[in-house]
Amino acid sequence: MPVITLPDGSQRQFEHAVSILDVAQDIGPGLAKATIAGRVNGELRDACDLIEQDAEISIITARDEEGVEIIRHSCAHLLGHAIKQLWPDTRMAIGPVIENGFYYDIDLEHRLTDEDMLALEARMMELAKKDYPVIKKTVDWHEAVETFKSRNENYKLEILDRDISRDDHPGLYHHEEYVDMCRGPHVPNMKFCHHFKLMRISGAYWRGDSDNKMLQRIYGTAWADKKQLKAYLHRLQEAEKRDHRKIGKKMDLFHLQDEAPGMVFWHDKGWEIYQRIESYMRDKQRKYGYKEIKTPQVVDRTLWEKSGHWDKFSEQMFTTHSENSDFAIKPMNCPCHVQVFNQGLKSYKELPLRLAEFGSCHRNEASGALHGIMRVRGFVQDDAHIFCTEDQIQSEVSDFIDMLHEVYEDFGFSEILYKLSTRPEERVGSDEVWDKAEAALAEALDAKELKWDLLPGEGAFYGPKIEFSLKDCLGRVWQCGTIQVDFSMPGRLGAQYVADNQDRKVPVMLHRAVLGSFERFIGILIEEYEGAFPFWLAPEQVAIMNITDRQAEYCEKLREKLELRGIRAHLDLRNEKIGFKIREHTIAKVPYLVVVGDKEMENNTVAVRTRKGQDLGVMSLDEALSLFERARESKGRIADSDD
RNA sequence: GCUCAUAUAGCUCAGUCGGUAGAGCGCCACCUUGGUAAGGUGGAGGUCACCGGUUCAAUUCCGGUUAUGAGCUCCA
Repeated sequence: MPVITLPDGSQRQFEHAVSILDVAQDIGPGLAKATIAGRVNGELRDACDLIEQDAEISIITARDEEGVEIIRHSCAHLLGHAIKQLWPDTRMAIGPVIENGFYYDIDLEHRLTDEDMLALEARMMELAKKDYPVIKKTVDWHEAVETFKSRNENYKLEILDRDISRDDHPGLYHHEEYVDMCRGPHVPNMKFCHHFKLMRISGAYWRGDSDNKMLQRIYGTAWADKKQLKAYLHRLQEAEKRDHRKIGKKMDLFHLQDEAPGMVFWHDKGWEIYQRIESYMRDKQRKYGYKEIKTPQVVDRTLWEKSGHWDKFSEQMFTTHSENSDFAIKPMNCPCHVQVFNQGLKSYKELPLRLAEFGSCHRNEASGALHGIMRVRGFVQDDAHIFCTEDQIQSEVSDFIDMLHEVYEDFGFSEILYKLSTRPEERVGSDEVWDKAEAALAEALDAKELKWDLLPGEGAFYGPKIEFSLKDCLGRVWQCGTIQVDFSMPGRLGAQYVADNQDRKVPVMLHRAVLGSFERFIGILIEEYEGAFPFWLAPEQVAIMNITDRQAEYCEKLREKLELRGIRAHLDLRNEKIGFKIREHTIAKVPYLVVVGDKEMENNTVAVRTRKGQDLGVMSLDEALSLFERARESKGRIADSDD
């Protein structure tokens, strides 16, 4: 006699065990029709699952985020249903839900082509339109094994063998003749799965291990209704326009070419942006007590052996040779920074010592890992190493996070992902030190009330780390900032300081970067701003254009005055109509367009317009200057920026 | 590195079922001096990524290389 409590607090009593669907039916036939699954005492359950005891339940429909996820999950099954009809020797691996959709990893000798994908999608649609019911059967472990043995599903068998306990009762979902195993829940009927699209195909290793066989992974997207699906596809199209590779080319910021894969050729406009960011970071670092240094590009192999990098990363280092020595082009700056620290005996009074470098590094990344200017082989980090005592870790981390927040806010980033990676299996340093360092990092995050994800075992071998990540236009996550504790390298490279009791001690080293690499950060910025850089970063801040030749000289004088105030103003005196010039500079996303005709020249004024098409009217030069200076001052901050 | 796809003018792309190629934009010249998102006319520009093979003939078909794209693996 279960008593069911609904989210609004109302209760319903039943004579016997009921399913979620029964409860929905009891509330109303409309709700029953829309029921996808339910939440029973907080746990997601299938609509057909029986409830024997008193419970709090809520009904899940396509209007709930969970409902859409269930639809996506069932679409993966639908894919299985269809693909086994078209290619019966397909073996199904795993088919999980991902952001905006789902994928299914399959093992199939035949390489699926684009035409195959269309055929597959058509068959899926045909099957879904039958609105067939999905039937769930809970079986014991042995029955599940028998089921998949008879179907030659060796990946399902491996999952049963390795991941599912013998006394467990897996759920088997029957999609007509197709059977899939899943924790669920799933839709009760395929009528919910009409709005999907197969997106792409790629390779993926079985169990994510590059030693395993590579399977074919089919990605799809699925939504509750046609409108949502259309909106999503439209969003993707819009996102493509923000792609930093497209904008970088169109706005003439940089290029890449075959002869230097993964290395950026910065053009004058891109380099202008780069330099503005560098000089901004230089000021910021000075304010936070860093000393800027510069260390060599090419360093003898023996140093990398001492630091431990040669063992782990020699394959990814570019090397060179001279006379009797092997050299590596530096893949990171830390060993060099320790060399600077080691010059002269240091006292505890000098700690924390913060050494910063805009360090140019090269890493021979796997060719398939390269991506525009986000993942490259030659890059510059806003790198720094803080030499400190164990007791200073937390306050240094805390100060660093403040600095990072200040910087990210100036660039207008509001969505930062925080991750804390803790001790991996293979590591150096005692558990006691790890405990302390991990706690210091966690406390620094908690003290600022930041929401962070724990990545157990993902730390570097030498210490735990915090990663600060940003998203690109397609929602892909890129690590930018980081702070890492290092217990290993200072000792390996002989760093010491004299403590207050005259003892020699090894300092702790914190590796940290705010932007990460300039290349990646600028890539993210391009996508964030869609190329419309805020005034302080815009390579060309003001375009000055004349109506006729008569104002040419006046325009030139204007430009000089703006340049004197540090504003990057460019002249456009071409023999073109004003509409044409305005169009060009608007497309080039120049923040302010200044137009000068006879009227302005006579009254010693300018007519100002924004790249967004807003006419700010005619004003004096002083007014225009203060407008520009205010725009420069607001940087990229969201609240006071007019973009 | 792995799987799949792609590579044609400065850019975006079309095209040739094998007979050395075309559009739009951009660029250059001339006309036009025009007040807030495209004025007109004319012109230049391509070893069809690279190396081989098949063929009378390859930009097109086949193989390889390089690079790029999507994803997987990796990311000190």
